[in-house]
Amino acid sequence: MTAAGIRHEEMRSRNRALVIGAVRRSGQPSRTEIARLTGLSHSTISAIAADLIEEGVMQEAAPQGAAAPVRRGRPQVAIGLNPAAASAMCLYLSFNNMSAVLVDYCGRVIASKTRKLQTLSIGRDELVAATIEIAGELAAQHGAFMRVVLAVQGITNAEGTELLWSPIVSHAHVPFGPLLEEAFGVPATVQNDCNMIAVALRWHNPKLYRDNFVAILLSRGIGMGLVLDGKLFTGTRSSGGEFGHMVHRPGGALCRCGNRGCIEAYAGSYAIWRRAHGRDAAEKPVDDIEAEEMHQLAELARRQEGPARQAFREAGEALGFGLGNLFTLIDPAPVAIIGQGTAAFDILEPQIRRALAQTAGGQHAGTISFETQPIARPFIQHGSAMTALTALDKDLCTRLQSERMEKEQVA
Amino acid sequence: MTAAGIRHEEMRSRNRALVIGAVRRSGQPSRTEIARLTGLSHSTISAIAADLIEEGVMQEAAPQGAAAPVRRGRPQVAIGLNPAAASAMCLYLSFNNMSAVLVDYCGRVIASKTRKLQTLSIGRDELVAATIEIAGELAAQHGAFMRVVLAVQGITNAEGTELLWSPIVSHAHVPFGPLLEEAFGVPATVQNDCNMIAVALRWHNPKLYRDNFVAILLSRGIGMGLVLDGKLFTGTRSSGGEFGHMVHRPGGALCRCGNRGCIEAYAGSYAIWRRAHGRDAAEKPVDDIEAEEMHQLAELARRQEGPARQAFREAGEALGFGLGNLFTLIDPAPVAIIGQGTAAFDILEPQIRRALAQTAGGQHAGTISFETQPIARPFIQHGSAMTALTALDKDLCTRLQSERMEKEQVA
DNA sequence: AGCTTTTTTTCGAGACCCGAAAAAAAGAAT
DNA sequence: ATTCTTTTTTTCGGGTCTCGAAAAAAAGCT
Repeated sequence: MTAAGIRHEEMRSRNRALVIGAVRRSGQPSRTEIARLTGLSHSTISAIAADLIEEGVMQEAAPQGAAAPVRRGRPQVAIGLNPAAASAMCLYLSFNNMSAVLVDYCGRVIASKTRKLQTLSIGRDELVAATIEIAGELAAQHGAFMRVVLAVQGITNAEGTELLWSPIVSHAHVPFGPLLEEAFGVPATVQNDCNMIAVALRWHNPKLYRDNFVAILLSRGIGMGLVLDGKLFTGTRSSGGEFGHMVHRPGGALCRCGNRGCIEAYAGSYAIWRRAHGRDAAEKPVDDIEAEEMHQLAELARRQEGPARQAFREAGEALGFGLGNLFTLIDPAPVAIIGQGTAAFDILEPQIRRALAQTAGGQHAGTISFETQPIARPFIQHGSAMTALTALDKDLCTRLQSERMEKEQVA
Repeated sequence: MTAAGIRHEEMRSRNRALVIGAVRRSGQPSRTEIARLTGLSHSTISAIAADLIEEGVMQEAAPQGAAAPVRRGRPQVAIGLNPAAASAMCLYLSFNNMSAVLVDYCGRVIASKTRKLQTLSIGRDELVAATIEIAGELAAQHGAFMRVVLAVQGITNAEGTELLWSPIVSHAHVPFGPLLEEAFGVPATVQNDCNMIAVALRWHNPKLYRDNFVAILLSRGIGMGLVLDGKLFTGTRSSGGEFGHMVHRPGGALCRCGNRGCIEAYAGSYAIWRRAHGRDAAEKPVDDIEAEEMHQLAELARRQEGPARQAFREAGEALGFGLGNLFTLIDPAPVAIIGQGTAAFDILEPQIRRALAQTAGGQHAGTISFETQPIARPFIQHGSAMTALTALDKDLCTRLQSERMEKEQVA
């Protein structure tokens, strides 16, 4: 019930954040441009920009001959983020694979590294050790970092300190956050991979994916990242939005999670494979399916009627009813479909739309846009980077500001 | 992408709002108490309180002998909202009924009025005319009002200007907002009844219903009001959260909305009645069922196995899977069940919990709290009143502040 | 070289918050 | 009855921030 009043420092702090945000979004704006974007006066922008430049967060960019239109008047001075202001480590734990990407403050990749590891069989401590090791190696070779984000296929807690559960790791409640913070002495969070995809889409195509949209990851499982009102939607306790485990058919097909009838138990690749091969819907999901095999099933489904086509039909239906239920709660929004599963999207889409049209939320099924992206990894990495960097923006905003105030007190 | 910078006026404006909010929530706090609640300094509170008292928004309350503990020191001066500062008209359109309640700025009822009307058969213009008439009559007798909220069982647009669709009205897209604004010259919004219930619960029991909870209305249809992160959840375009029309069984029982398998088509009173009487699930829902008849069905279900018991079993199951799916998206939260349907909640609850336990979102089904309230109307009216009054708080905050500034300019 | 145009900085004014001190308003102690 | 103690509220001075207007800077145009 206690709400915080706004003090003076906070006003400056927020306006600083606003300026950094404007620069991050628009690349290399001039001070005038920033004033327009933020609605603050030129004098204020001038003052804040001077501070931030002195602090090394931003810098005046070299005038780019091409971009500057030849006009009268004093030329605008482009301002960009200082790539050396900070850097972030983006880790991504996927099935049997760990990757690390080091990015500078502008989001450009400095270096990256990948390593195989048996995610399902590896011990808890070895998993943590391997994570710390790969980040440590990259840092030793290419310089330290000020923040870590670990993206994982799985559920985290809402605070991003713990991996609560993951289909690709046989351990629950792994407190990656504190462990990484201890190892590197910098803030660290664990994030759901689909949430990172959603963040990335927002930077990637802000025109389409702006305030409200859905990102669905189709692979072995079904994941979702949801942006509502311009904010990443999370559960009250967990990373939330476990779309794939909404129940499509009560008592239906067996899901990896142990429950029955989940959307994933119809639309996950293992579920399509199981159905296409005429296996029992209650059969335990097989562990790993080659992408090539899924391609062949899709090809078969395209060619002729039969169990393969029926499998994809049921997958599309499950996704369609699921989206319809989601839209019943939040109203329709643009949908991005990402991942391997998009290879068969031509078969899925008609079924999705047909199912959507049978739900209250999908009344206008025709107007809903679907866009597909087969490769998820770059989105996950970009999303992790932007998550880390926007957090760094705030860190720099407040930390450097308080340093500045102390310095002035001495003087 | 354009975010507003914080200027000085806004800082004051927000802090004023914070003070009003603190007073509204805690009844009659002293200035010291307000400082504690808002985190602002005593000097600031003193200044803001002086302003607001001079403007007539708040007033120093008469010292209440009972409440004041005898202590040393200068006694605290209780500050309360000035009941005469504003007033609001709360309308509620339910099946065959329209009610109007006039409340003062403290939320106390000044007067109320009820009228029968045939909501399903009445013409569009007559409906609007009847709405304006009842509000006008009450105002003529008991004084004008500064804001209107019309609560309706149905879907509104996100802005609250239009009733998009309602099961109790045979007209779609009724722009109540502009029409009422034109008639009375004050701001008017249309709100979903369940959302109003959720707002009311938050004021009613802030301990349990604080940042995250679900309010489910069980009557002819199934409605939901959802609070996430302390904010009323709405769709991106509509009032949203149409829980009752999430699909429970694809292709299943016929729903009032025309689709098949909706939760409502199993758990709405008409659905229970239909199932208990052995009617076909595809049969068109009957229009109206007496409460007494539902009581008898529940009694029958309690007594013996048979279609009545099966009907309630399936209703509970539909609600349980629906809640499970919701929790899969947002994580578990306290649930309040409101309305006539709670009369049979003793039969429904075990089924709800059983179904919940079969979903990913309901893993900890045992820990989820259910609370029932049979009568919805007082909650809807209280929620409407608080919605209108908190909107008025903001109106007064900004309007009076700008008047004050103009006056000072003249002087 | 001077004029025009546009961007950026500087400067003074105004608004607001805060901490400290003062004032106010009690009860308790002498 | 007067003085002391305690607590609340107001007042005052200082500091920070934003803003508008004016000045300065840095071009192109004539």
